[in-house]
Amino acid sequence: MIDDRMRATGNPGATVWVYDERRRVRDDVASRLVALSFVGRVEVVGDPASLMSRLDTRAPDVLIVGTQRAVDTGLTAATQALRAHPGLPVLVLGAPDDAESVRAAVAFGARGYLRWDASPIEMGLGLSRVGLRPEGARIPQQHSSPQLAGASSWSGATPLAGSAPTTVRSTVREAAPAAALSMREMQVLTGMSQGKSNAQIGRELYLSEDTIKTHARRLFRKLGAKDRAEAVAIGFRRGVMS
Amino acid sequence: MIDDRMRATGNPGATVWVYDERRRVRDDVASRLVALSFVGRVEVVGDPASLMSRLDTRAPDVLIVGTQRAVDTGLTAATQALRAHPGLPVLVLGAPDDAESVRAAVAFGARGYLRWDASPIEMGLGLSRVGLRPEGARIPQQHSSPQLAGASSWSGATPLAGSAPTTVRSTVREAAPAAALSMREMQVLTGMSQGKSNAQIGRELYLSEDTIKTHARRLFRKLGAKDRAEAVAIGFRRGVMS
DNA sequence: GCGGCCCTCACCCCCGCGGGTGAGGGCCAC
DNA sequence: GTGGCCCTCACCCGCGGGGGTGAGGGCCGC
Repeated sequence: MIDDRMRATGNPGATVWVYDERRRVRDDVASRLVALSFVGRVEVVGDPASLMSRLDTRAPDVLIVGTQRAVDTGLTAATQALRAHPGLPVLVLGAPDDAESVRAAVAFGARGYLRWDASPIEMGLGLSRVGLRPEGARIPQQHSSPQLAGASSWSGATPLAGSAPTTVRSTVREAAPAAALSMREMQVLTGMSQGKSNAQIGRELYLSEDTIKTHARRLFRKLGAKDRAEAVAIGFRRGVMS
Repeated sequence: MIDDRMRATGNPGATVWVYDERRRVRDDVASRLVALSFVGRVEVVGDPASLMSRLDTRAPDVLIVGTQRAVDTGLTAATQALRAHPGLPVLVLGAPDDAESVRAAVAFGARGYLRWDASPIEMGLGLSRVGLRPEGARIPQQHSSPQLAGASSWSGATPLAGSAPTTVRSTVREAAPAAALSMREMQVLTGMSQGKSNAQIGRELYLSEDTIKTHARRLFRKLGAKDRAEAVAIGFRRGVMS
């Protein structure tokens, strides 16, 4: 279960609150948010009372409020929160095609509308639209979302003039100047992404396990990866893996 | 260096030949091709003579021919190959904006044109257009390319009527019916993708290392992953990681 | 010709990963 | 209430991962 201790993460980053009366929804959304590098703490709130009492002592960088069609408790809670804290960035989370909630959300001061089925990357885009983004961020190219190509999962309110963007220290390590991987290194990296052991990769390529280890060490250095898991992640982020 | 032994991979899959006089180019392209699941063997050829002699004994599923602007040796080799083996699927590889080579390639019977800077995913798309694709493939959704959204790196020739698609047995393991990860599991998976050890993840979340291991085991089961490297890869392919 | 990179293999070492099992508590749906 | 899932922690065990180093051969660019 999600208790107070769960909210703590050692990472720096923005604090995001997820409000929804339905536990499944808020936990699911929260679990996708934690995959974002510039999100440090994710906290979940399930009832209006604790939302308001929490807001008395501290405020999140963003408050995400879940809505249900024909149920106005979510929007009511958001309205209350906004009344008490006018500058609070609020995102409304709802069904992909709930145009009514979109309109209602924007009308009463939410900064945008997010589909509940958004991937982490789309959520990141939504958060960036409310001024929250990694330090020194440029629009990612290699490392953007597949879904961004399709139907937008984002409906933005008017651009927020005058609100200074909250720049968050990124935990992303400085990327080396993109050394190209050799063919062998790509083969080894591909094998790693398929859960193969060094010995197994070696057998499939008719090579010694020690040779695979050598290629692995070199590709770790080139990519700046600590281990195979990070190497695979970097491969995907650079777009050289699929 | 790339010798005969390098061509062997234990994987089933299509055989792709890469022809280019420039070693850097052919090795670079080959290294990106090996990341594709349905590509089994990648062989590189550097001169016209060995290309033709190889074709006497066996043929690839696809031949990729690199071209240089104002240098026609590549196209000449491709023409020779096509003359000797009329049905051979040939893709021409060239500069992103080399319209002239595109026209020339299509004119003499190539099945398409591929930009030399294509990512593995784009190359896969190109290969799929010549009828080569993983068994049972549907157009990927979660697991498609960022680049596909941008300028197309593919210029196709006319649709190939009558040529039966070469279906390749996929090495992709059956995916479990997409069990959702809990928030803790996402946090652990995210930490893994950043090269963190279990102990380190535990410290950052104020949890015991044993607890992290437990979450890790469960997320491996849910994702059907053998180890953290494969788990990270599956996370990216499902679109839950960024 | 020399340096640089790639490919190959070997040996040593240590620690962390991954698996199994058990167990207690909490929340929630049925 | 009962079962199911989540979160937490502990102990045991074995093997594989990752780092270091050295070394030989080949191809290539300068």
